[in-house]
Amino acid sequence: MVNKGNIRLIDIAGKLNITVNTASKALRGKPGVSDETRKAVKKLAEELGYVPNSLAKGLQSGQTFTVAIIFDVLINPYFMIMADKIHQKLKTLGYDTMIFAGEDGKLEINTLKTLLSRRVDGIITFLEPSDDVNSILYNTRIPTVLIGRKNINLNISTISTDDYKGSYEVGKLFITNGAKNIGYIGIPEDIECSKRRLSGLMQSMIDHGVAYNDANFRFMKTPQIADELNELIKNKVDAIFIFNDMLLLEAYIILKDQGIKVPDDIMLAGFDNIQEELPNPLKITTVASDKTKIIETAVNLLFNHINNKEVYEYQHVEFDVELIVGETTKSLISS
Amino acid sequence: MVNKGNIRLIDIAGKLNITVNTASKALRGKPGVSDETRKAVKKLAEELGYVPNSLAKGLQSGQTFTVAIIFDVLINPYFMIMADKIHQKLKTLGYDTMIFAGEDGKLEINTLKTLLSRRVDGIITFLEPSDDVNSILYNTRIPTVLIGRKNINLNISTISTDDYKGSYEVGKLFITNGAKNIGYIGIPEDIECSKRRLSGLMQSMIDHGVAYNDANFRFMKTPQIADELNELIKNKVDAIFIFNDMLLLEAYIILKDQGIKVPDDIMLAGFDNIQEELPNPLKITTVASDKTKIIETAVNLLFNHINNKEVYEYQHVEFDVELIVGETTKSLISS
DNA sequence: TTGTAGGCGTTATCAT
DNA sequence: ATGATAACGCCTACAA
Repeated sequence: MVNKGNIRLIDIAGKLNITVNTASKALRGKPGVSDETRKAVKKLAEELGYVPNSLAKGLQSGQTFTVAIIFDVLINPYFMIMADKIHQKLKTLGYDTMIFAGEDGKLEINTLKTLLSRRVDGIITFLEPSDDVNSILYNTRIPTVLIGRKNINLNISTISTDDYKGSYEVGKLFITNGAKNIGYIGIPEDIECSKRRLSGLMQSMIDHGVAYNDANFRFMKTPQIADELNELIKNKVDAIFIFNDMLLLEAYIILKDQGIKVPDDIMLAGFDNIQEELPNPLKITTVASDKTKIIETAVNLLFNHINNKEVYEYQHVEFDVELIVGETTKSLISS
Repeated sequence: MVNKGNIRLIDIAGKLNITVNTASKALRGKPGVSDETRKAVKKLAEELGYVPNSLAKGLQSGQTFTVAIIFDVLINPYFMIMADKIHQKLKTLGYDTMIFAGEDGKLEINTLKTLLSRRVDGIITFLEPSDDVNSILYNTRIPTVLIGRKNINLNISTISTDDYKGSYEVGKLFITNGAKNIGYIGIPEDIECSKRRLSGLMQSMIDHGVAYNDANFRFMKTPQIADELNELIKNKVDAIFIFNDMLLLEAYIILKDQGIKVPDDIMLAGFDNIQEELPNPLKITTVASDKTKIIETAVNLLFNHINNKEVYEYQHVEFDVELIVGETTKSLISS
């Protein structure tokens, strides 16, 4: 089947005895078309339900008005919130959104090839690019912004939060509220910010004179938090800083099932403040940042790159954080 | 700028002194190319990082290997869960995913035009199409599946859950546990399944000899549940069936803030069982269905349509539901 | 086995 | 103001 019932410019032109060229210009408000012709074209296009073929347009112009978002799993309130904000913002700019899951927590070559093949105009990724991808991104100058995972070794723009400060504050809060044996559960160690959050926590413990036990600082090897959590329970920690709020919720449920009380037996703190956008019956103690502003900045940065492809100067923007005290940590003890 | 640094078939062909045709066939494993040539082409393509231009491919073939998902807001665990499952499934089939937000809770003409323009191969929508869109979908035979919102007046395939039965069961549970004054909060009334869920609840009350008060059956006019909820609180209901789990969580928080105890003062039940995929500290009483199977069926149905465009026979599939009893309803009273 | 020609739908350029 | 032509990159059909 040749023309699957889609109306083309040539169909309009044919019925009006003009050329596609004229029809094209008429519809796009370009000069050089008489008012009369323009009206006739627009009217007929409307009647026939003409919709321009964006593939042809994209092939011709090299622009697809498409941005790709890369994450690992969408079933993570944080990604979902951010994806929604990005999608909304892009829509106002006339861009559509594709979603892709990376592999092994990275934006790797397979995914990138799809993006290249589809000629997306830009990439917003929540996953660090693998090394080979990083160099391709750099060489091809395809506009890319990495959100949430600062890594100054990468040749791309990044928007991150002040992991170090946030983690430091969490440590301080734990200690102020009586914690003596603090644990940490992060995502795999090769993710820069997972390490950074630990280092903030450790410095906080050092500065506040609380001894730390390396065995209580753990990086997940699987997507499940249970193993690492059980290890910490065995070690009788009284507070755990968890990489993000979703993992915290998983931990909370496991603790609840074991009859361990939060925050009385164990205090918990997370990262992301997902409860800001998502109803959550448990008020989490967490590190927050201005997600809307982050997305705003990320998209602006992306479009800077898109509109100035010759000057590929990547930037690293870091956002301030704020500690939100919820029900998963004790209130100040005045004993 | 003409060729933005992207390698094309002609680049490969040129360096090898063959034609694009041969290069094309070589890369796609088509017969009629000598082993020697094929190897050389593949090697060079690999070295040069050749990636086919999917726009050109799509323009030529009329296939884009793209499916669009339509929802209203992504910040809804249910959509997120479903979107993730769809995306995963599509990926295994070699298709990529675009996401679109409808307007006013419908898949309306603006969004549809974008989909037509992009020549997506199929549409999976969580929103009912508006009337004009429905007829276009029917006329153009663009493969579409509507999930979660059965409406037999639509000319498209739908996958839904047994709203009536689920709601009936909820009513029964409420009543068994002592509810005398039951309320309902649904999304706007023009959404079929919002009405259907109410009717199941009402029938249940009738069958079990519990009087109902129309003033306690409410449909939201804004995205916020607070107004309707406060009305029910005023009316001193002792149980509320809420359209879905996310709204239930919002309601729970509002009740908690007002010092109203769940389930002691008011029982709550929702729909979707989002806690199956998402960690949730509060175990919700909710109506569940097999989401993975639903998505599996939806995607299969979609590809039936895609692969048999001549026979456009839409189907309505309804999935069974199961009542999950959580902490938001009382346990059986034996008084 | 390899090459040539035409077309997918649109836009830009250069005529007329 | 309008038309003709070429190009975007690829694939199919047919020819050599």
